[in-house]
Amino acid sequence: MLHDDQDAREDHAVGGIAADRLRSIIERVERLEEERKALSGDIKDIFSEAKSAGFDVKVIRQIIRIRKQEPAEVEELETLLQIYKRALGM
Amino acid sequence: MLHDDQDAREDHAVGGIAADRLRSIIERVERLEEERKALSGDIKDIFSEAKSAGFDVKVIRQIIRIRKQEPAEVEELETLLQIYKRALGM
Amino acid sequence: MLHDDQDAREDHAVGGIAADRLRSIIERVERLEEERKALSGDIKDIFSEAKSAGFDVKVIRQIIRIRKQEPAEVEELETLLQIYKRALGM
Amino acid sequence: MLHDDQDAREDHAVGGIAADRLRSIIERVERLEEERKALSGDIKDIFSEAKSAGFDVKVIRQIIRIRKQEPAEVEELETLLQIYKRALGM
DNA sequence: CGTGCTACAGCATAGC
DNA sequence: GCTATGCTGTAGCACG
Repeated sequence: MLHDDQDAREDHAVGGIAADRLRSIIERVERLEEERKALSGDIKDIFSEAKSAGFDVKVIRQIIRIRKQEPAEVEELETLLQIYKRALGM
Repeated sequence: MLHDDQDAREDHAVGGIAADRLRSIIERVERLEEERKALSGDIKDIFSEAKSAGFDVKVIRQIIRIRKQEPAEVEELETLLQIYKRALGM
Repeated sequence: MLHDDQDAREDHAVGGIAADRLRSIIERVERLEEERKALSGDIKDIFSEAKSAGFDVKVIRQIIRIRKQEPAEVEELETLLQIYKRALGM
Repeated sequence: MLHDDQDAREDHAVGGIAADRLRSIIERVERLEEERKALSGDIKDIFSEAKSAGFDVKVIRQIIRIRKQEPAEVEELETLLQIYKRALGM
């Protein structure tokens, strides 16, 4: 029967190759997310250690943030330079 | 001299052990954040692959979310949702 | 000189009409963004009120989301979710 | 009966007062979200106008972003000053 | 039309 | 327990 054949093909697509593919995708993502979570845990541990050593965690976070932003700021300045050049028709 | 010793100790605290400790903390965190960012990139790549293979990424995300939750929790939210819907005549 | 004329015209463009136009654009956008931010604050306040009244904010958000979507769309995503779940034997 | 009374009160809570409260919350949020969306539309219109006038929208966005960040940067510098004072035991 | 990017909102967590 | 903050996910927008 056509209808059954369609179902069979669809089921196959779902239960066979594509399902394997889907499962693979999901499991790989879940694995990577676990690793990512583990790294977050490691980071958290370091901050705990820092706190125990008497550092101000909030301030350390800010330093890290600033260190990250600096390259961006360089780029921003560069862009602003371009803006002004453009405004001057250079 | 005591004063010099104090200065030495203070300088030491800033330029030596504590400063080194601080630097170590910051660099380790930065390193871990980089790794974490790399993992996020990997995850993104898998979703791109999934999309190319014809899967609906949003739905896959939803499945991963569900798999992460406790079944009881899912049930509870669902129940509450039904209650609210009823209250609104939906 | 042609070059001076160009400079003159360009300077005018920067210091005169175009610059004013640019300033106007920026200030109008900033004003609208402020208003938008204020509305976000109002929304947040309502959710705080809801929480205080014993409602589950997350569920309320979900209801609002559902009400925004086309019923057909909801159905479609749900169907796809079921297909994927079946494929995974969930 | 106490049990019935409880049920009555609970039912009332769902179908009566609380339901009204819930509906009110939802409708107010939806209204505010609409207004917010309208503002986003207005902003978009201004950018369209800017583009038509020959401005580079991306650059304008960046200028707005920078104008927003500047106060934050002042605060960051202040915080850094505190950090260094702290590092020096002042 | 699709794809990548930016920016915004929601969620979770950690600190007070 | 609530508030504040940072991270993640989603959605809208610009570009090819």
